[in-house]
Amino acid sequence: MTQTPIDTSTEAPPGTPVRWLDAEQQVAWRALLTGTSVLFDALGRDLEHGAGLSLNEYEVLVRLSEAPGRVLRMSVLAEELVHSRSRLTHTISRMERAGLVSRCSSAQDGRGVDCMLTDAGRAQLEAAAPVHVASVRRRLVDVLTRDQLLALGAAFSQIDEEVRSHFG
Amino acid sequence: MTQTPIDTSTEAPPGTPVRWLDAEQQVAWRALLTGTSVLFDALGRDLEHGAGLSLNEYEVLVRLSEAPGRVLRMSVLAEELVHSRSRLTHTISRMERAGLVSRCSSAQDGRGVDCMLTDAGRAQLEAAAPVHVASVRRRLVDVLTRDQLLALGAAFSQIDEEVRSHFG
DNA sequence: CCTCATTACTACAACGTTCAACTACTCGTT
DNA sequence: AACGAGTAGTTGAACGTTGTAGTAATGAGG
Repeated sequence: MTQTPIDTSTEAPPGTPVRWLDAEQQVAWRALLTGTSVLFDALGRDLEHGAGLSLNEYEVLVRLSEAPGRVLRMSVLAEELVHSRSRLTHTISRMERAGLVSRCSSAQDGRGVDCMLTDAGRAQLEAAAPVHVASVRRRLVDVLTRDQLLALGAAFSQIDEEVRSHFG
Repeated sequence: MTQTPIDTSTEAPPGTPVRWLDAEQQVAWRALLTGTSVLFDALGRDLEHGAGLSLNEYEVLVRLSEAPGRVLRMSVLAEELVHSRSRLTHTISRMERAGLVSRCSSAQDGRGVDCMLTDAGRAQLEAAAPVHVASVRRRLVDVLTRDQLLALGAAFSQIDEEVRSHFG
């Protein structure tokens, strides 16, 4: 577990010393890696079984419900969800087929497409919300102290900022 | 995605005692949600561009390199990586085709299959490791204080433990 | 030594995501 | 007004993951 996978002496290319992680750092990083995987698996299962929605679909509904007029441009939605345009198009196509959202080309900009939350979509969201909130509490919020949760949020905000500052 | 109506007990009539998240909790949860997404996207990109491996494949190589004799049973590997058996079979099939691992049926238990790291796989891992460690440092470890990182690890350990205690 | 249950893995089909075109529209130039 | 550059969104193929069977080896009870 704390054993270095590779003999560092044979590893480092000459002239480029690699700053390996020490034991504590490695344990923390592994816990993060498997912990996020386990957490999101559980949240996804809970939501899927309890409300017939994937986490992605749920997030789409939430963002639309928060938007003025329950309408958002596809590009804005994609950016908020950190999804590719293509991915969002496919997701929205499925959700439109299911009657949760509807699309129409933007009046202001002929290139753009507005995505709107339908009444059925809003109903689905309202049914799903308590299930999802309970799940997030059970798996995450109620497992940690308030300070732990806020520290987690702060840490990921820093990480997010750093990544975006270096790319996209 | 089925049209099956939600059980009415999960439907929230006005006044149902749902313990919603307060503003701070919600901000933290959202930061975690998008932060992990942004982080793993970046780590995956870095590794893919720098060493031609996906994060999953890298993790497979790491686990095998740490195992005695560089051999692990498929089921053990699947459990360590928190992947379904099916998913691991596909991943290993691709990696075997690429020459990174090899499979042979276990001598001890005729039902089992042993997965072994090949020399080529080890070479690939040794080439990828410095790239990946640098990436993890840049995106995560060096962005946080040591205490922040350890706190993150501790929090996810707790979450992991909670989830597993309630399910599989 | 059958048989039935269990364990371990694979095969196939359905689904979601990514990548690389492609269409349609807008805006700044000339 | 017409061109070209840039932006917005869609499409389809390829790829990876998941879920549902299905096969093969093992082990316990009759």
